Amino acid sequence: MSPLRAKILSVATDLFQTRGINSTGVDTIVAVAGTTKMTLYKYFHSKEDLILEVLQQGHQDFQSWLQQKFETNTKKPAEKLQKLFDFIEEWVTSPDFRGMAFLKASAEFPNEENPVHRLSAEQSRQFRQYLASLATEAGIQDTEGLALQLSLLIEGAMQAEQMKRGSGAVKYAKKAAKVLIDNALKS
Amino acid sequence: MSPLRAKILSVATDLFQTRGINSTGVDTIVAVAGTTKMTLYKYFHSKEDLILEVLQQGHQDFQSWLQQKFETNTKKPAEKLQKLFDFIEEWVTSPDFRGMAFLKASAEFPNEENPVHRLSAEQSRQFRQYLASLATEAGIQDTEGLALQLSLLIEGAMQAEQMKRGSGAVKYAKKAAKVLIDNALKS
DNA sequence: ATAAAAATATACAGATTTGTATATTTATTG
DNA sequence: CAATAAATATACAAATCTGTATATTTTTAT
Repeated sequence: MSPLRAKILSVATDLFQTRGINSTGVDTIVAVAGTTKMTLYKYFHSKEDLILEVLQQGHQDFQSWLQQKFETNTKKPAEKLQKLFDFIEEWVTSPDFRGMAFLKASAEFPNEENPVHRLSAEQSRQFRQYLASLATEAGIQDTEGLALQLSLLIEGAMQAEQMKRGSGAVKYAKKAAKVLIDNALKS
Repeated sequence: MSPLRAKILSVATDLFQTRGINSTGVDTIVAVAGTTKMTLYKYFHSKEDLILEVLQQGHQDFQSWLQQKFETNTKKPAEKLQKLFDFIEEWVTSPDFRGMAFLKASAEFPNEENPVHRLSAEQSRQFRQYLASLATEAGIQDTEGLALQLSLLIEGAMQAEQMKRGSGAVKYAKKAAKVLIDNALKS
């Protein structure tokens, strides 16, 4: 990928997070990125396309980061679900964290038909599916149910932390998750 | 309150929910409300003031509705926490539900200094405090902890339902809450 | 009915939005 | 060096945004 294209993506990601998507104009993006609108529209057909790619990139980065965390931290399948919450905490308490992109995007584009909303919903679904796969590995019976419940805790905590930095929400989400996981294992 | 003022508030509430706040212009609001900008700016000094009042009204309505539900329904304090999730489910599965206003508002105004964001955070805090008071009534030890955990479930479920209608997230949040509450009562 | 208040109609200022057209300059490559 | 591609600078169109100024009409109250 062209370094200029990557720069635009990176700047847009940052600005969308700190100022909001609809409050960030392409003029601002190119100014911060040190380029021009002509170049932006050469690499991205529209602002919506840019938004979609920012979302995809962000989700991919998150997934890759998690994947790598698990690889360099190999644990028994039964412990992976618990460990996940440690990783989430690390991710969320990073100074750069300003909320989960797909959660905020779905709020800015409430219409379910909107492409940005649809992609957000799809990413949320994928994340839930990933949780379900971890639950399966851990030998859980009702994987779908537990995965959904844990996703509520995680997304709720991310929302809480985005609303007030240093809320410590993930710490409590982790405790709740332990209770829910233990309970699900007993069944 | 002037009926025209109330109409503007009502229309703004609806449009903000369905189209998003930043994507809704005052021209659209007055057109739908059947009035003019002059009247709108007579009752509200700025769009930001209107947004703030929409948020306050919405939160008040939610709280009053909950309060009334408890008054006409509930008996033992110990059961109130559980019952709350039934009410939340009723609220969320209503055809008009399009997400929790303060959650979406904080996403559209990510800057923590922003008045809209601040009010959203304040409302989230108030709701958590209300949960804590219910937990205290129920004889819970760690009221703050349980209140935070339940708020994650509830706000997570509202987020999930806003992202995909009919997700059934509240049903699972309710089950999770039961486990967490029972666990907290044992301690 | 007459005076005062409320609401409307309309136009506009000034800024900002996305996206494009045109021409020039800079980099890259054969 | 020359030809091609990439990036820039600039201007602009057309729409939309918040907020206001002005004048007219409608409603309310005395």
